[in-house]
Amino acid sequence: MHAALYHYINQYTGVTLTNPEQELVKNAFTPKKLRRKQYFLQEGDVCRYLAFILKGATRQYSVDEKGAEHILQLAVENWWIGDRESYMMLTPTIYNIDAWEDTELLLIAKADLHQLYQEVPAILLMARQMDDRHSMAIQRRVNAAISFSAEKRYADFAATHPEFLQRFPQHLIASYLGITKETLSRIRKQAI
Amino acid sequence: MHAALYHYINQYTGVTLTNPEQELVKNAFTPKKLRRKQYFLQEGDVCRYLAFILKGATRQYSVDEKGAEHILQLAVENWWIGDRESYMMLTPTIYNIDAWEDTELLLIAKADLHQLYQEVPAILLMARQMDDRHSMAIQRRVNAAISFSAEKRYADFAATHPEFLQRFPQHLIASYLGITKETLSRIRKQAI
DNA sequence: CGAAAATTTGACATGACTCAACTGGAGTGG
DNA sequence: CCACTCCAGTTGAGTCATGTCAAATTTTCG
Repeated sequence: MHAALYHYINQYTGVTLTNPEQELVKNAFTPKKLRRKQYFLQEGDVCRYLAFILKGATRQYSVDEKGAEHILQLAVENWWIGDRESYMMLTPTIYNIDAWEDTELLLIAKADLHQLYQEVPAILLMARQMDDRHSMAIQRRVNAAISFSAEKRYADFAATHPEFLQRFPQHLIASYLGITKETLSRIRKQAI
Repeated sequence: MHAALYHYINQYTGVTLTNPEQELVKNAFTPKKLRRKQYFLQEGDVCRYLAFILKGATRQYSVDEKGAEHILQLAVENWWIGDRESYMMLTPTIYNIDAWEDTELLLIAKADLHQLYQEVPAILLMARQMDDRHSMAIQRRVNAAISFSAEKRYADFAATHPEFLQRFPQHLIASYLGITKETLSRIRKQAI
């Protein structure tokens, strides 16, 4: 069950967990399954858990006053989900996270995570790596959002996340890019 | 000289550095002054230092193929600047950072920072807080970029960073918001 | 098969951009 | 103190990219 997580930790830190460490990690994380369309987090909730995706796909989005959804994150296996702001500050989130496919997660509460930081140094390392990678990726996204045309944003996305093109329908990708599904459809037609 | 940094550390971690710790921090950071318009970092450079702003104001921007500048960050006293991706991966940066006002910085190289993490636990704590805050702020910015109109992005910016309105000219703020200076001018006219 | 979801297409509206001209300071040097 | 330049900001006209709405078509899947 937790093997994918051990593997992930090894991959991003170079550290192989000892057996007692694996045990500690195993006890800190709770497995949870989500059916397609089921919420992991809803607007107004406090995000009490971060989750590691073992299997499946999720999306994180906000809903504007007109009811339109705007996708902030698409995530698949080996990605982490949750709203950090809500998780850390214990404030109600403005986002929704739900399962796009049937999904298996490993959940960890804040207190348990901080406990783990003490007990398993590799977790702290992993957290730093995650933050670093996340921060690099999101900076690129901001740059793309303010300086690229819709067409270029799509090209950039397709180059960086080719696997997502298979996994998520176009209207979600359009929303992720900040454009309408119609515009994306026309861009793709052109590009061929 | 370094007092502002000690104060910053205390503010964000609650930790007051001991005298020996202050000494370690002082030795790790190198003061540097920039004249207005002077570069801290240029496209193609490797970003060897992160810097804490003691005094002044800077901007970080990319330049597109048409020569247009797109502002990723505006920063003033007590902000950190640098390109994390380049700093961590030692790859050439795609951004420029220059001084908008005459600026005083404290620089720290990667190796020295990691050394400090070992010697002064409060620095590690501070780094985590910084990452957390940065990650929350930038997530909001992505959300704004993909789901708000130009007008709403400006309102949001003005509400979150009122001090920047005084400090930076409108065309920089427009660029930060991903709109042209003309559009911002018209938005402001309307809003009155 | 049939229903729901996803995608495409067309006509039209509009927000934002471009380009160019103009206005109004804030220096600067004679 | 004036003339000059530089820079920021404003304004207008025309254009373009993208959005909106509605309908048609294709794909997915129970």
